[in-house]
Amino acid sequence: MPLVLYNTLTRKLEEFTPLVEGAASMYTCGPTVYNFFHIGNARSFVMSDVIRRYLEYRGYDVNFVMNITDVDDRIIKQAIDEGIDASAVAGKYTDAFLEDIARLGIRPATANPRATDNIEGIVSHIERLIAAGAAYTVEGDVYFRVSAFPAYGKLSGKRLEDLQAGARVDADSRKEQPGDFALWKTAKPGEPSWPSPWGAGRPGWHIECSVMSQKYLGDSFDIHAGGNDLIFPHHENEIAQSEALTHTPLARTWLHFGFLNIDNEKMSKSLGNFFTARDILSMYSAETLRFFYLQTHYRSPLNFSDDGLDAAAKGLQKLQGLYDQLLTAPDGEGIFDVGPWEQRFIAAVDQDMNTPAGFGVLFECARDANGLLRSDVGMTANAKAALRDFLRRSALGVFGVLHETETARADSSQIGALMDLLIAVRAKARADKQWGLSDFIRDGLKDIGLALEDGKAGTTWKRADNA
RNA sequence: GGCGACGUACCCAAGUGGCUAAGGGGACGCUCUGCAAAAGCGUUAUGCAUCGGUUCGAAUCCGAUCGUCGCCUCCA
Repeated sequence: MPLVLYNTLTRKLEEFTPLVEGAASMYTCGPTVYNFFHIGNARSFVMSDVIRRYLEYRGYDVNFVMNITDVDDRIIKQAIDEGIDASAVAGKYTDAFLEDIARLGIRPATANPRATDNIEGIVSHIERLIAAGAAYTVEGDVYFRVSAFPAYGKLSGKRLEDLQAGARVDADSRKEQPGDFALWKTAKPGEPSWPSPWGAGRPGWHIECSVMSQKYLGDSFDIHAGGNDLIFPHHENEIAQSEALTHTPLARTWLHFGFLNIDNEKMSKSLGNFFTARDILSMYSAETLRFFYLQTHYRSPLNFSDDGLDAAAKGLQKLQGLYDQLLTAPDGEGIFDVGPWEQRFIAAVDQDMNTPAGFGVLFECARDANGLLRSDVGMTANAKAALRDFLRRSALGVFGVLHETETARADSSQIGALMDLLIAVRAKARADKQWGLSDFIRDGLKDIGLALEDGKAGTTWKRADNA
């Protein structure tokens, strides 16, 4: 059973068959670094990360590129607002972006190319588009000539006539057609600029992705991902700019993520329902936020709420608790076969990255395992290790919702030995019905973040600070 | 106006033609326990917006209606 993905380009579920067997090339549109990114952006970044992780879990060697747009109108505007220059804004928020995705548990991309490091490539790409008749200059600006690319609209399903009918267009536009878009913009005084055959200026919004994806992944690659709102115009324009020269499909599979809403409305600064990922991460763990995202299918809209986050935090404790207890639970006799569970897990997630169904499998597995683990039979050392390994590769490795608590290995650390000793002392006290002493030990440990749990097969312990 | 998505229990959310409609949260009951915590078990949708249709059979396909939302303009 292969991985199946929904391709925006064909509007169908398709088997994932990479260009190169055993490898997968993937490009995700990264941030424009004009501010801290918000929890909607974070959803896209997390989803891209999980797709990348799952591809690796399924055995692909993944080349994952996420660009950083560090020159843009919004950056210039932010520079004016903050009273510093544009490059300082870009630098500040690029650093913040890298910090925040690390905090989100997003694995580093193979490359994070920046637009400003690729100006030469952009200029030469534009020159070639002009030479090919697919672009034209107007007073130092360069526009892409949409009419030169007959397939324009194939991704978004839009027709040029419709665009013209509905779009609000400058009456005195210097563009040949309303759908034409800027490849190069002349700099106004004080704006960041680079020399070009058309004068000092900066690249338009879409061109960098065409140039950088080609540079790092080639003319054609496997997966291009981004938020729903990038379908048009951004990705449509990327296709036009790239394929007008390469005449080969830019990306074979286009994935688009559903929006994150607040109170069922799109998040926006003007509505005041705007949250940065950074702010949310000060209140909830990255694991909780990731689980919250992954409980909804990536193409569906997701409504953001404190209740949802709280429920996610609570639910996660069950998986984390099992993961921890598999280390400290005493060895027993019970056999637990994780094989079928892993098969079900793969079958679920293979179906268009159905992460909610994947979690369904994981939680059912956890329920069964807990039942056995807490019974008087317990689980064998091998069974515990195999289950822990599965959870480490799935819930932790693919989804990134578990963490290795500092729970010291009971068999290899002083803390583990110390806990064993305390538990033994307490067991003695309990045997003598010295409840005051046994509770004193339990309460004291709880105060320093270590929870004792009495079970049929003995007492186990875990860090109580996981959430 | 053009294009598109969605409406499943108290909340969140899978399921897209055929076993008892996953899973998480919440609530209630129970088991275990010295107490607790954790965990497990049971109950919480004869029904999947509404009304028709296709079919031996539909939450799943088709049509209509109502409702919500997104894109077409910077936007993950």
